[in-house]
Amino acid sequence: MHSPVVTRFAPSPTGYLHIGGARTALFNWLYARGRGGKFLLRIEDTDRARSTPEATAAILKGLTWLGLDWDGDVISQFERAPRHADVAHDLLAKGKAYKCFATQEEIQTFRGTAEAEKRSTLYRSPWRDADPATHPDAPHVIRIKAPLGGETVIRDRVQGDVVIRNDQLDDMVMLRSDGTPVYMLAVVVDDHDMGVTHVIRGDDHLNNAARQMMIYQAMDWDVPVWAHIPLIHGPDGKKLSKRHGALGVEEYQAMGYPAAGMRNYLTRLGWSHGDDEIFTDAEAQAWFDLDAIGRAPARLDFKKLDHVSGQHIARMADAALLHETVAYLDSTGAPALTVLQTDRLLAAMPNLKDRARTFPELLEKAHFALIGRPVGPDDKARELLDDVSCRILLELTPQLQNATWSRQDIEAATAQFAEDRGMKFARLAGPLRAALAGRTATPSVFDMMLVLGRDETLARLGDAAENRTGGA
RNA sequence: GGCCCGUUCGUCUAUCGGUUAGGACGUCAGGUUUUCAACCUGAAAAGAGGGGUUCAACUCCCCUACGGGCUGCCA
Repeated sequence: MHSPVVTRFAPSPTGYLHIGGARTALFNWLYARGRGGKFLLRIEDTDRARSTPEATAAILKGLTWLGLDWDGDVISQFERAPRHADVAHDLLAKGKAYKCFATQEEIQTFRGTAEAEKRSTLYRSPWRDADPATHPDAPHVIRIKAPLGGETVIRDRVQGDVVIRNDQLDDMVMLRSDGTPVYMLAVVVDDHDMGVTHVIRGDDHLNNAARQMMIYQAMDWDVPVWAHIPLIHGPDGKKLSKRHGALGVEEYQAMGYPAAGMRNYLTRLGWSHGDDEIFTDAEAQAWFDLDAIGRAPARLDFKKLDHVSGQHIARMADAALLHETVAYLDSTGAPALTVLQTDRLLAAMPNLKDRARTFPELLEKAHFALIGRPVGPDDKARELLDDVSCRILLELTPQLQNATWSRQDIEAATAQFAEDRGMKFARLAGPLRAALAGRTATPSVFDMMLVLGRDETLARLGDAAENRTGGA
């Protein structure tokens, strides 16, 4: 029997939730949720100069929007500093660490000459084996005693076994001379104390794993399962940076991608399960596994994101889609919808959801359902409402008046009307669309009529005709 | 400089020694059509380079090239 899975996401609160970080969080979430485990959240706020509460709030907000719920309280790494220091002193007492009195200037000088002479820059402290009786009464750091020979094997579920010779490891600093812990110590202690069983993080930490293992081993703690995943790159294959735009998840929210689509796209980026492309959360959780994660960095592809997003919008239940669409609208600062607008939007959902890949696209096509009279056609729609067309609409109105307002009946009446005049239905569709929606890209004219109802439909047709004849 | 990781169609990927190297997005050409989208059919499109190992290599090993990471009293 395996111990229950515990994963964690541990961002530094120095800005928004980065898209790459979001994917790391997603992988941790999927792995834990798929195995009935826990997904914890820890904020690595030990860098007091760069950490801000606003950034923490932005990260939590981003995770929440993405639908990645975490278990338990959010842990602050900074608040655990005393515990980290305890571990360092514990190691000191056990003889597995030592006080180093070398000054930073000394070390810098050493590294400078080492570099100039093209020798290894790993610093070997002379204090490692110094007699405590000879220790000066001076500021010092606490360094761990790195293993002197042999090698460390990082058993990584993504990268495979990575072997690092121990002579590549130095006696790293655990506690600074001001008594504060360094990151390397803090992560290990926190992960251990939080019971983290699987560390899934960016592969920029791969080499650090060997360093961190020194602490696990010195404390005789279980080493977690490692999974170092490649970072996401921009469309050009370069590391993601500001010039790629859209770095924070809130930007994707603002662009109108549904969270479910983002999850699917991000999951599929660098991970695969056969030929499956579009899947539900339940499927993703059931299928997700560390071994299937690719080892090469994947590039962001907005075209594919659009597609995946559109597939999810098309598959969402009408009520849920309405809810998300309204939430999106709210996030743009638009005024709240009226009851009538909401009703019409919901009624139109079946006709809207497979024509849109993002919420803005959906809303654009839902324009007819959200406006009142007069519709105020845009330029392209106005062109379709010429004199001849308006006259035709005027003549069509009585035919529609008598229809039972079922799709079949409206369609039949319109077809009959067209046939009587010897015109193609396509001749009618344009003006009809323009009169009803004031736009040229909309759902089917019949579907719009059904959503609007007889009175509103006839009124809009009348408006268009009247406007034209009246103005002329 | 030292150490570590990576490299299959434009992009995301499948393949876990033997396949006409498969799928998806995108692209192109058709079809459907009431605009937009969706949908259907088809096409073009890939193993970084060089050595090995093997009857057989995308797959295993080595070298090179290119890309990335680590090498802090940053995280």
